[in-house]
Amino acid sequence: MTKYAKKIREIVEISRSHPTAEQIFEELKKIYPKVVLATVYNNLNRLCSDGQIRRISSEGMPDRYDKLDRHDHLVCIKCGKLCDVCLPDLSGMLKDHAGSDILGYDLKLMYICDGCKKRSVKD
Amino acid sequence: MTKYAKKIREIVEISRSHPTAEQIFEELKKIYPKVVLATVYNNLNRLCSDGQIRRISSEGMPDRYDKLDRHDHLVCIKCGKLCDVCLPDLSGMLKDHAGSDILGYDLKLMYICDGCKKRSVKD
DNA sequence: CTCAAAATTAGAATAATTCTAAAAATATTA
DNA sequence: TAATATTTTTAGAATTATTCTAATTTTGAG
Repeated sequence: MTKYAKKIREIVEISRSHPTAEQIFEELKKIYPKVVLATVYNNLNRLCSDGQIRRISSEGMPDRYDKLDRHDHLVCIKCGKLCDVCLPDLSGMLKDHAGSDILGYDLKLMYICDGCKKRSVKD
Repeated sequence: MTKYAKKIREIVEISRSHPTAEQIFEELKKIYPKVVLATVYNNLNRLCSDGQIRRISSEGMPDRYDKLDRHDHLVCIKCGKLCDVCLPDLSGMLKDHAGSDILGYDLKLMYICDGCKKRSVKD
């Protein structure tokens, strides 16, 4: 693991905010001011395919990166805001229904976040 | 509903393959050869925000569009191939755990498709 | 029919990400 | 240690998906 890879992983691990490549880049620049965005993408891809971090995609916005520990996500259908939520592990149940070769799953719960609720009252 | 909107919706409804905007565009051109891609995007956006169709995003590939009827997806982690799978409705359970203001959910099961399984043996 | 509103068009613009080729860093081996 | 091979980084161009803009066309109401 190179210093960049290590630090990028650390940023993803520590962050509670599902950072985008761009945000990780900004963070990384604080420590290595000379790093370029392509390096961040390279390392994120490598970390993802090594299974060291997880990529989350949501419609219309850049991919986000997340730590591995099992948890699910709440997604605001208005603004796309993403929060963690921890639900019981469904793997067993899913394997029973869909076959034992299921490797994992990705569950997003849709809701409207407080900010957007307030905003829609005003409109 | 304009003729374009109607036909685009129909294409999405009929297709079993979760088409991308591009693929829908190709299909639509067979009937209306003069239509442009922007029209497809416009209509897809409108249909999505009217809740007439559903958008599915997966990492690193263009968004796909799908009919509304409740079902979940199998995603191949190697090639991104998407299939339908119908699992029991989890809404009740999810509301119990995460709160009654959950509006819906999006569940993807990860697996390795047959094509990719074969291919990885060869490598 | 007339006017306003909505939809479509062409093409430029933007945003996210990947690619390319060269340079730098790191590891391996003689 | 020197020489070589491998991996990583860099800069910037290229690509892809999507949106935006402004002009034009179509539709719908009165």
